[in-house]
Amino acid sequence: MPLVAKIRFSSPLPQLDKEFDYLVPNRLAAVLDFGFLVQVPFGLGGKEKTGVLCGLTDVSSEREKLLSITSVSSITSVLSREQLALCHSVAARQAGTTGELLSTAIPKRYTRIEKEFRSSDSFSLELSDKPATSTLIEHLQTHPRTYFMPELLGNLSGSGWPSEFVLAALHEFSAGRSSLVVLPDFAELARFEEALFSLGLQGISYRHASSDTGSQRHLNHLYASTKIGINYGLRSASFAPAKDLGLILLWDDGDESHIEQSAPYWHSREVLLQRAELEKAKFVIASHAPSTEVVRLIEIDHLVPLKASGPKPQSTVTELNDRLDATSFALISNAIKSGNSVLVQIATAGWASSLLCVSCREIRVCSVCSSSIWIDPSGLFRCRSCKTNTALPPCSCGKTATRPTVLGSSAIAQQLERSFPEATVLHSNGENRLTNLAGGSLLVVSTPGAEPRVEGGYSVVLIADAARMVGAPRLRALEQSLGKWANAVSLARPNATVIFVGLRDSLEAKMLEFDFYGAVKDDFTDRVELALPPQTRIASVTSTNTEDHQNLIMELASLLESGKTRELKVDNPNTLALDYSYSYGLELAELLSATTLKLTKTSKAKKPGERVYRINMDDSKVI
DNA sequence: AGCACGCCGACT
DNA sequence: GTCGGCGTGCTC
Repeated sequence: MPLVAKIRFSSPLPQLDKEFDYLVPNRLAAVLDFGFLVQVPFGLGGKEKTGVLCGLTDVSSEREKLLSITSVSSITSVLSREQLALCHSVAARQAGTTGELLSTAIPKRYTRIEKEFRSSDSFSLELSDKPATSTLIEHLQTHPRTYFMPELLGNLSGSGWPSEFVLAALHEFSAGRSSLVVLPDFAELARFEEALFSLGLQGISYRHASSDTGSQRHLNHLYASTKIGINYGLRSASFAPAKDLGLILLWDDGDESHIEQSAPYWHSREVLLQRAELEKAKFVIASHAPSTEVVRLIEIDHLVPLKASGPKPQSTVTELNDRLDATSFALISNAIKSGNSVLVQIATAGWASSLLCVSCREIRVCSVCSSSIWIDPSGLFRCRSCKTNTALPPCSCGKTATRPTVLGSSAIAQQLERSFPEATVLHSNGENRLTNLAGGSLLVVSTPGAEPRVEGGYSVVLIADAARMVGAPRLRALEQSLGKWANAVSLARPNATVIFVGLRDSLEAKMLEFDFYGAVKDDFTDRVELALPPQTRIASVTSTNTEDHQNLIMELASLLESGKTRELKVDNPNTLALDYSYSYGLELAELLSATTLKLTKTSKAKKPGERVYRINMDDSKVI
């Protein structure tokens, strides 16, 4: 009976997104196994192509003319059955192809690395003591799917999230199972590594990060496939191999870096939720402030929350003004004078750029709806709320000249820089990011997400643009602001004061208590009433041109009338946005894939390497 | 993606 | 009568 291999290719092409059958020659039958890379003749030219072995069967194929595998090109499996199942399931959910996800799951091959791997010694870690336990570890015994809020100010006492993660992963290791830790960006990766290395766990840890050299990634991939260890990395590590995976830890799922920017636009949270199910692993999402998706998962009893207690700073809320009130000013003054550090978080242009009058420094507002005005990417004055573009009327003080509040030039930050010449002023932002500071009389002005840590923690944290961040005209402005504030607050020392500028009503009340969970839950409740994500999901299909877009609308006419989805109004004329329920997700993804595949074949605008339609099953930016 | 097949217009 | 344009479709 001939042995037949099922082969897949790492290709985004939907036409190639299936298994191809090849005969296994006798000389290779003993070597080959699931997940091996092989060379096969493919296509009319019979050229060699690299494929992955995704199944072996000795059932005689119904096809007559099977070609044979030419050669094997890996020394061990580079893809587990679980990883393949994950790629399938993510592709189905995201309206993508299994093939394009295989290229995320399988690194480039280096022959030199295979030699090194083959001759490497087996590293064994001597665990001198029984590993330490923690509240999180104990909680996981009874609640395998958990949302964890670590101590808000735990960084200084050593009970911050990095050490919580390392302890949990080490506990899993000592029970003979691997773990997988996924972090939003390199700053968090560095903090996790710091905690990992301080316990001397380098030898059992495998990093899966695009910043590493290709050969390093390949080596770690081989170790992770064959050894129990602690695997970690940024979002693409969600697909990394992990032998006998027992625990998945995800930090700050609300951070936008967890969303893959190319098709099929998956999110670490959703990939890992599926992975935890497939591999029967324990699953922890942790953050200082939950995402609304986390609140939903708790509400439907998929996650059980665990909130660590601990000291909190003082909280005050001041009036919205471009000058600080006297009390806040005095707090900052005292901190600087006594050699302590102050953090000022200011919004970036992308968060809430607006225009100030050069004379009276009032924020210029729209004459129609009184929302703030900004300069849009095409250079026009445009209202942020009603989107009308108007000639800018004179300010109430009579002057017409304006200046934009841009990165690093928040009025409050400028005022502080002038008022405290004795302070060392430092700026940190996405492009020019500070990470760790020694402390002293520092005035650190930072954009959200770029805040450096300071030795001993900040004495004052000023959330200068709180009101403006929340007011940004985006669905997720509130929850994302809360996430950014919580992360900034977590850098404070226990007796510090946090000042939120311009908050009112229930949000003011919540922030006086640092009740980030309660504030996001309120946001979620509002969205349930409005039937907006994450109560529903929103997909978008963007066409390269109007004609293809019109064809799509015609093709989907019966779907749009069926009531299974609702079409949403969006700015881009070539984008179709659809609102749908979680239970309809798989079916809709399948329908959109099939429809766009069909239309792509006859599209006139088809260019090599370019997609005529881009499907995003969870477009977080479309509204 | 490649690559070949195939069915219409311009050329020795 | 043949050469070649790239639209359509397949690759185990």
